[in-house]
Amino acid sequence: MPELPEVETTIRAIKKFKNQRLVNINIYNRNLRWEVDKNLEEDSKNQIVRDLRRRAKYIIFELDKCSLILHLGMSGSLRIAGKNENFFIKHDHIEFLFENEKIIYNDPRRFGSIHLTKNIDKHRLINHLGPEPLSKDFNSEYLYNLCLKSKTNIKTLLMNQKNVVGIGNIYASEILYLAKICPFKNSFELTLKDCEKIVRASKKILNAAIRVGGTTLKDFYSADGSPGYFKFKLNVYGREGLRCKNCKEKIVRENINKRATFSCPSCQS
DNA sequence: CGAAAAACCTGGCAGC
DNA sequence: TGCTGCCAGGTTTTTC
Repeated sequence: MPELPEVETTIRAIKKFKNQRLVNINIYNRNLRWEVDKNLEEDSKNQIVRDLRRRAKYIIFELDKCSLILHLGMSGSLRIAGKNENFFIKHDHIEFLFENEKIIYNDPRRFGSIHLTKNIDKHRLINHLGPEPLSKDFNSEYLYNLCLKSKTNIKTLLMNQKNVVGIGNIYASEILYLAKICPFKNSFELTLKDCEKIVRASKKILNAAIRVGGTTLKDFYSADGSPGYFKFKLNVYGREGLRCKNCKEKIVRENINKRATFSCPSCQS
C-alpha cells in the first residue's frame, strides 16, 4: 500500500518511540517477503531507539548496536497498542514491545520484510537506492541525465527506485498529470524543461500528500489509526471515465508493466 | 548489460 | 452459494 507519503505518515505517528527502550520483539509469522532472521529478536532486544527515520519506503529503527529495516510491502501497516493489550487481528505478524506500549506490524499479503544490520549503508536493500525525491539531489539536471541514458518510458523510470525512491503507482500517475507529461513518453525524448516540470511536480505532490497524512484507498491507516486524506485530492488515479479537472476530457486508464496508469489524453503529451 | 516478465502472497469483487 | 479469474498501494529474481 504505502508509497513515500504513507511511510512518512507512519513514521511520524511512531516518532514518540524515539529514545524509548525496545524491550523485546515477538514474531508470530517469520514467513514474510524473506524469512525473518533467527537471531533478529535476540540481537535487537533491550536497546534504546536512538533514531527513527525513513529511507525510500523503508522504516529504519536505529538502535544502540544495529539498525532494523522494516518495509510495509503492498499491504502492511503499523498500529500502536497498550503493552498488555492482547487484541489480535488476522495477519498480525510482529510486535515491537516498549516499556508502556507496543507497535504491531500487520500485513495480509506478506510482501513486507524486516532485517537487522550493523552497517545499514552497505545493506543490499539500501545500497543501490537512488536519491530522495524531496532532497536537492533530485533535480532537473539529474533527472535529465537519467532520461537520456534510459530506453524506457517516463513512468517506469520514475517508479524505479534506483533512479529516485519513494514514488509508487499512485503518485507516478499524479505527478505526470501535474507535469502534463504522458506516462508512455520515451524518457530519452524529454527535454530539460520537461524534467524540471516533473521534478517540481514530484516534490509538490509528495509534500501535499504528506501534509494530509497520505492516501487511504481502502486499508491504509497511520499507526495512530487515522486515515490519509489525499484520496480527495487525486486528479487522475482511479478516475477513469471521469472528466479531467482542467480540460473536461475523459481520464483514461491504460496498463504500463501490468500496472494501472491514469492520464488525461488531452492535457498530457 | 538493460528491459520485460515472473514471482512472492492474501483478500475482495465481478461474473457465471 | 460457490467457483473462477482478475485486480490490488512493491520490489526482487529470472528470463530474454
